[in-house]
Amino acid sequence: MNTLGQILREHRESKGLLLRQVAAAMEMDTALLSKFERDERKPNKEQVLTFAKYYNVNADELLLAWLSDKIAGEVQNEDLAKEALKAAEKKVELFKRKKK
Amino acid sequence: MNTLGQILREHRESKGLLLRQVAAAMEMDTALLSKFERDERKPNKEQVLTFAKYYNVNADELLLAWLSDKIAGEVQNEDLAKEALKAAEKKVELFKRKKK
DNA sequence: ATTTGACTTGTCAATAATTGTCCAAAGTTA
DNA sequence: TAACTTTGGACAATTATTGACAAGTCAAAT
Repeated sequence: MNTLGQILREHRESKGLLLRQVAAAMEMDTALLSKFERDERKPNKEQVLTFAKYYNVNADELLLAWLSDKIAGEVQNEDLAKEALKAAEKKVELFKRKKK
Repeated sequence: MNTLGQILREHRESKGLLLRQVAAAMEMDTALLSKFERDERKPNKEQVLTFAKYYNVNADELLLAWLSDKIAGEVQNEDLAKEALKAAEKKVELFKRKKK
């Protein structure tokens, strides 16, 4: 269960690439990439997809990490975190049905 | 499994109060309150607590609805919604341990 | 048919939150 | 030490959210 940042860093290091190289290829600032890898900034969905292409990995792997990071970050300091997540699941489910 | 808006409306109606009465008591615009009850705008945490006091209900009931609404809204259009929520649970759990 | 009262809708400015950039500092390696 | 990689922090830019106001709908009453 890793954060998106951890995953991105693993992929980069496994290929022996430098931040500056990846950053150049993805047309972003090196410092920003560094922050992404340390989960200090969150990329947007589009950027996540670009990472997936660049590292040649399944987009869902990255998107799942990205989305769950966002959710976890949002509830992290809440006492009701766990219950709220359960309730959210039900709401998502309910809403999906309504849409049909 | 109701939204915060639905809950707020139920409480107001059960007391036979008008939007403008509640809005006045809570020092907010009637239109804004209307939006809260229809889940068009999300109140902040403080406002939720104020609602709890005003309607004399358990704050957790409202906070849970509020938080789960926020989460559900965030993942609603994502294919990976369900998986992401599960993953977020684990992440919250992991992170809690790390803090200790 | 007009008025009244309750609620809703749309728009806009203000505010807040997040993101991206730049540069300096810190850490690494040779 | 020198060259290079990575990180931190401050600030600008962008994006999202909020609240206020005016105008609108609808139903019931007159």
